Amino acid sequence: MSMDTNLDIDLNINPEQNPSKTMNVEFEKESVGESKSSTKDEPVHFLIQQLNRMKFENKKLIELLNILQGNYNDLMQKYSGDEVLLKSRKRKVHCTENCDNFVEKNGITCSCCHEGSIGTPKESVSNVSKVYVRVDSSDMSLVVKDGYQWRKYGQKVTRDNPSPRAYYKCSLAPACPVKKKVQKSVNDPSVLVAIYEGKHNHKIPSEDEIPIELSKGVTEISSSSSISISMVDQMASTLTRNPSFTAALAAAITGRILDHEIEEN
DNA sequence: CGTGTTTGACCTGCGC
DNA sequence: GCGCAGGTCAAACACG
Repeated sequence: MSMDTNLDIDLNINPEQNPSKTMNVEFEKESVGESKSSTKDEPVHFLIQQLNRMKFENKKLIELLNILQGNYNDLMQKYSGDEVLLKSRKRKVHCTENCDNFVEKNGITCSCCHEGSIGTPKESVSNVSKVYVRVDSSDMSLVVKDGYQWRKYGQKVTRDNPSPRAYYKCSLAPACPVKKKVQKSVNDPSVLVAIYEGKHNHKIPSEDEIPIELSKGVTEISSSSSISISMVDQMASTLTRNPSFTAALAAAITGRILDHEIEEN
């Protein structure tokens, strides 16, 4: 996976008016054009400063993504051994665990999960993902803080792993079908393996509730499949498709512009 | 008293 | 069909 992907995000949320484009034109004009007056230059300089700052942050983000990518590759190598535990001779497991067809991309999972051909035929699994979380190895609690509220409904010691597996249901919404299984990695007791099944039918809890460990240290892995699009593209795409993010950014930018116009008038 | 956890019993699917 | 093992249920229990 190449990391030379441009992280410049098209934040245009209104294609008809396309304010970002007009802003760029103005930037180019101002940056190469003649200075009009010192007072009028101030907002321009301010905006250029802002632009440089954003470029700097952009660069930092790319560096961060490179680090994350490295960690991701390390984890993929390190925990590929965990697949052994999933090849039980008993119940077939969902494609997350042993199906080569499994690709989780934008919420799309392999068809064998949707068909209900395996597993419980009563409910179809709409989405399955696997998450590794590094915790204190002395921590015996099988808790993955992911911002959602979970109710434990069972615990079982499995054959291939001395660590018990805990079963949770999402209790944030009464009818939410999402379940998760949490078990320590057989190779590394300091790593919890959480398998999420299903899709939340309620809104995601506020970001404040999402702990640091998930926001910075978790790698989500769709096992045994190569990820065909880069993480950078995914993240950029996620951000640009997030209405609240683009709206907040647009509000901030337009707010700045309006402030300067008012100052000039 | 309400809510969440624990844990043994039970159910279900798969391999032999 | 049987046995094994994963998954779920529900009564008992703990805690605030």
